[in-house]
Amino acid sequence: MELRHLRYFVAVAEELNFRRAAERLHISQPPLSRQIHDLEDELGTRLFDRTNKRLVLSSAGECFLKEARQILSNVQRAVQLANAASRGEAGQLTIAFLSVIGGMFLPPAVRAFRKQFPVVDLTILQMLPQEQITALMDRQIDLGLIGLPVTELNSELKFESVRQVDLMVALPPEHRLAKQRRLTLQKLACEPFVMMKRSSAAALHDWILNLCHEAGFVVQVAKLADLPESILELVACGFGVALLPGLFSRVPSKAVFRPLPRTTPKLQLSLVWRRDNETPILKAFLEILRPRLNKIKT
Amino acid sequence: MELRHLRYFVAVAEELNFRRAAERLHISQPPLSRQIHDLEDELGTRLFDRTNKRLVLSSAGECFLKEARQILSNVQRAVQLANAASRGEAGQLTIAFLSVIGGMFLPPAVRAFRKQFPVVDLTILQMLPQEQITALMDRQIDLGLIGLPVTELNSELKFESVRQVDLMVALPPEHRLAKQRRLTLQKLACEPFVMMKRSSAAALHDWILNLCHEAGFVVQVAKLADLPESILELVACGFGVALLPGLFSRVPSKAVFRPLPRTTPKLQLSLVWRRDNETPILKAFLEILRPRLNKIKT
DNA sequence: TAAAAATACTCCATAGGTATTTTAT
DNA sequence: ATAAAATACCTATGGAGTATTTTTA
Repeated sequence: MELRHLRYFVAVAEELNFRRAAERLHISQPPLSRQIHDLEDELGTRLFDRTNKRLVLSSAGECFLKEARQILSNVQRAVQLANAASRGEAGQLTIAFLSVIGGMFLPPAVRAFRKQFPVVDLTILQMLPQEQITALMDRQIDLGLIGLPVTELNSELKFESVRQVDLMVALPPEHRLAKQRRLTLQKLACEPFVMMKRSSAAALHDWILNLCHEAGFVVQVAKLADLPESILELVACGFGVALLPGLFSRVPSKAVFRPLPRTTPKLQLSLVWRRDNETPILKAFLEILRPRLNKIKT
Repeated sequence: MELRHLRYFVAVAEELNFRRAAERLHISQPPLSRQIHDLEDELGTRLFDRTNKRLVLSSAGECFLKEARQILSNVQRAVQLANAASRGEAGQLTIAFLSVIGGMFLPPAVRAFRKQFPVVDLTILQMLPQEQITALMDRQIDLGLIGLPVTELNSELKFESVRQVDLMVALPPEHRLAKQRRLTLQKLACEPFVMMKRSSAAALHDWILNLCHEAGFVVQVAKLADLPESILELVACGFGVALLPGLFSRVPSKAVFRPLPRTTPKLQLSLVWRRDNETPILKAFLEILRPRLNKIKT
């Protein structure tokens, strides 16, 4: 058996007419009849029921058609894969992102990437910033996307600030400050704060403490959360206020969001990858991702 | 591209030597070289790295080898499937069984069946007797295996008693009757019973009530369970005694099992299927299952 | 009878063989 | 120098074409 037999069989099965199928295949009808017969002989089974004028697939034919289609598409895929591999574009790419932030920024890039590199085995995970860092070092992921305020010094990892994201104040719905349209950091000086645990997002934790310190007060930590989403929940329940990327105002919750003055430092949305990871796949993904990050408005 | 190219490529990739691969393929070396070159030309990629004396696969070759192997095995599978279909042996078979009972009796038959009918898409589910009956009527399953005491009258379903299973008395570990090696039904007359809910196993439920009635007493129902395993749990916790197939004594639990006299009626292990289901697949499965059911000792 | 598929035959493209050269150690 | 792969060229199988017959609605 050869792929020719499968191609011819699929054509006949789809046309249910030898002459038309032969036309489609750019051959004449008799050799097509012959090839199908040869195939049937080799299988030891009729693939078509020719008892009536109208040609129909036998049950064996139905089965074989599904398989034949699968095989032919696998052949196409194999060619694609071999080509991708020769260009160094075959393999895996594992990306981790930080909940809502990634959820907003990744989808368009991922869609574009999958279109351009269909054979890359792409995995996307949610991870907290600290998890991302260790996963990168352990080579469990290839790229991280985190809300990191400063370019951390780490010789093995490369950080790239890709865009700024406004911070907003998240307040319990009945909070007295919720009445004001605009807030400043100073107004939060005596408020209890809900923050990420330092073990989950060290850089962000420190950055917020520092931000408040520069605003002239020391943060009173009321509660520590594991996940950004838990912060929202805790704020909504009145445990305290929080500083969160404005993006989170989109997440359904009872918490109220208020903007800060334009002069307030922004959060630097950052990409992180291993310096030694120079696969064309990662490079290509970054090139697709970068221009898209700034097009998305928060 | 033809399957020939794939077959030849796999041979060369496996031998990493054109001459030996050619021998294996029963052709001479030059045409093999040519075919591989043709394949490489068609793919637009070198599959082998020939720079060193030792032939090695290129990265594209590695990728393509995996796919080629897959394709060739799919072709084999397609042939098998078509043949099976022509004999009416392709398709699905869904079997439901009653927890421990099926767990003991099905595995050898399933193994034998899968060997003989590798292309049948076999699904095995756990269901309670009543669920099995409705699933059969709804054509969600093809075969049920239940512990059914009487051949129920149902024109659409066919029941077949395949073997008898001894009932045993399950007792709480500290129960006064647990001291006796052998028990009779009469001794249970004043004991609270744990039983299956009638909605889960109607026939079994009724049969036990009847059995006790014939032994001269009316069952005091202490608790009703959804699953046979729950009965064990409830007995172990001291809610009452239960009548269970001896098989359940194998399940790890604190409950104590005591035999009944040989004269006590046995539970009839039964197969159930739709009368109108005459696929060769079901027939074949039954023929594999039947002789194996009596070989298994409980 | 008219269409569609099968059969008979013919031809040539190409898979595969033989002889030889090139390449790499 | 030698073993392995590539190249050159030849042969012949079998895929595809043309003409025709058979089949069935």
